[in-house]
Amino acid sequence: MKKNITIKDIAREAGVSTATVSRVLSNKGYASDDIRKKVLAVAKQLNYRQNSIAKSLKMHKTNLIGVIIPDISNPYFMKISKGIEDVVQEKGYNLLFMSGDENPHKEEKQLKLLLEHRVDAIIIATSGKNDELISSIHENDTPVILIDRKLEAGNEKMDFVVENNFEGAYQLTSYLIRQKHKLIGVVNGSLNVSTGVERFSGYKKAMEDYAIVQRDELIFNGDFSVEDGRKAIDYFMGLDQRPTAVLSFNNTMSTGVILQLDKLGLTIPDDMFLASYGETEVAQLINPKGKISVKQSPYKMGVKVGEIILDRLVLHVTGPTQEVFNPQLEK
Amino acid sequence: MKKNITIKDIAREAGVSTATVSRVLSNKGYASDDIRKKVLAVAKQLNYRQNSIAKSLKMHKTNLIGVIIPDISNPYFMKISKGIEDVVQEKGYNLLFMSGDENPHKEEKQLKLLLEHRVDAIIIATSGKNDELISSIHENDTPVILIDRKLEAGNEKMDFVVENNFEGAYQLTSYLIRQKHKLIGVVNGSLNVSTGVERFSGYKKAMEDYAIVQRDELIFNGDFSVEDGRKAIDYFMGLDQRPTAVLSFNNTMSTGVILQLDKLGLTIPDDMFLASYGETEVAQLINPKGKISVKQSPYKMGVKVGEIILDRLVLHVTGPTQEVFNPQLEK
DNA sequence: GCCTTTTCTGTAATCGATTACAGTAATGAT
DNA sequence: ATCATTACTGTAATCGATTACAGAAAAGGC
Repeated sequence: MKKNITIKDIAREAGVSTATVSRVLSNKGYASDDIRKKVLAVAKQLNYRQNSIAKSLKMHKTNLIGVIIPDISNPYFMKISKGIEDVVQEKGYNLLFMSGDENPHKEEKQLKLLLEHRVDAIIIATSGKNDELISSIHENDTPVILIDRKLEAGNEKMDFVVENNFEGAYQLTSYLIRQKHKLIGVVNGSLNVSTGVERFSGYKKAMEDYAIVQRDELIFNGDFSVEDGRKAIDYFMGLDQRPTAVLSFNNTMSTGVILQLDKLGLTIPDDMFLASYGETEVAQLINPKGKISVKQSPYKMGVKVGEIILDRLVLHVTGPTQEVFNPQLEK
Repeated sequence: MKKNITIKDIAREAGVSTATVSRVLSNKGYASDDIRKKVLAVAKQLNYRQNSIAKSLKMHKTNLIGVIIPDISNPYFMKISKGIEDVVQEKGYNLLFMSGDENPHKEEKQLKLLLEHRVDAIIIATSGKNDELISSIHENDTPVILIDRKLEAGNEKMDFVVENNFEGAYQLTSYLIRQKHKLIGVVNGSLNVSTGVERFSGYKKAMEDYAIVQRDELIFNGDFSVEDGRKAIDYFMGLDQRPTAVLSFNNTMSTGVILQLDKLGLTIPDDMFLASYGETEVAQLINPKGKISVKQSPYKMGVKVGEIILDRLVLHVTGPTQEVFNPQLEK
């Protein structure tokens, strides 16, 4: 049966009080050299391992940061996570992950769970519909940092690290238009989240500015999944007037688009031009002449988030820090 | 400033003792209807949120499962993780992730950290060199489940969910040989981990059985990274006698192989045949005539791991559960 | 009606750390 | 030699839950 060593055991064995043991082990307060050595020796001999739970209870600090992302297998979010982890780990923080599956209801439960676990901060790429809860958590002193996706309302007081989605989509669309594409098939992302909404707005503005007719049948509403990228292609190919270019609003849907075009025996750029918000591995295999994409910097965004967290938790910076990454077109 | 509501607050407000509040909230022991209603009402009104930390300390149970995987951005491991999460979440467990970066030293620190956090169990795809620590943790009553990679020694007592790597590699190699490939370039994985070792053994056995000369210069030792897949191709292409087929021992290296072949303007199957342990998205774009691969089932493996964990933690099953997934060749 | 069993509730100890406080010893200043 | 610091150590309270135990009231059995 498991018998965990506690500072009480060390105290007994070393012939001192638990207060002294604690002082030695945490390197706070006074302790004579003799006792210090003795305590450390006993701790090592007994193979003592501190109990973070007890420490957390007393200190009101868990050194855990909750992370809620919609899709744990999307490389974009995992690169963000890696960036966060690399930064916060240095200061002894660890990440408690939850994947929300683009499901607001699940997300709500996870937020509450993280609060019960008393995480020191929460990082979330929200799936929407939890704005009030998120705001209230932030105001009740568990810092919340929004990543990639903002709230529908109430962003003023929040920390966030996002992209300028409007601008990115605007540039992508303008590029297509300047390349003389008139029939652009849009693979739209979820309109429940800010990235989806903003990218769609950027597209619409560009179409207006260049006075191109917007046709409803050229809009396919997806949910950021590979599968929906494939479905979009099936849909577009079934139209009487097929688009000459497809504009996909996130990396995973672009992957679906590319795979499905290939499956149908269609090629880029002969049969279709691809404009993609975000990059994917499969895109590296297609003809550069047939594509344009918005380059994203998920790792850097993660690093920035990590820095904001540390500012909050270690340096006790208070004001909202809001970081917007600018898009960069790339062939 | 944050003021967390405790059962003490509820007790005061409801005019009962904390014992009663605890009984009501955790649904254990007796409580009259009147008091039950009153307590629940007050809890709701005060927006009470239980403190898992305190609960964990008292109960010696955190409901957290530590997960150590070498690469958080490898879809293979993330699919495993998803499988695990889907199963254990049902029973109220959450995952505490750490990415070991294929670094045994980092992994050792993370194992110790997980112990300090008093996780209820640990799931690990080890990067090697920590066999003793891992065994001792398991024997000291924190269940450890090995995933994908076994230990060098001492597996008898452990739980694990792995693949039959030897068999998979043997089949891949035999296939290549039967297709008349004599010069096979091997992109080897890390020999610090069991998958690397076993796959390499499977290859060697097949070569022996078919009496094919094994040439050292056709072995490129990689570390399971995309980058090393690329390097392997560069290396093979620089040889006087280029291989006619490349045998890559994991998914990420295969991705590198495919991307680099493309970059160099080489095509599959004209310039090279590809045998891959594991599947990747980019492979879906290459000519099926030029490839063969071992299909893996990471999600299913994850589900199995989750079930083993629950057996241990909920049903208190003791004996080691060892699950070996059989490989399946697929074009 | 009397005894047993069940239901209900509170007191207080406990989990494993940290730390305010108090008391004592050693050191330094003049 | 005297007083002020500084160094050291232990006692006990505390964080927020759970629960053994005990005592009291209600319900059930005959």
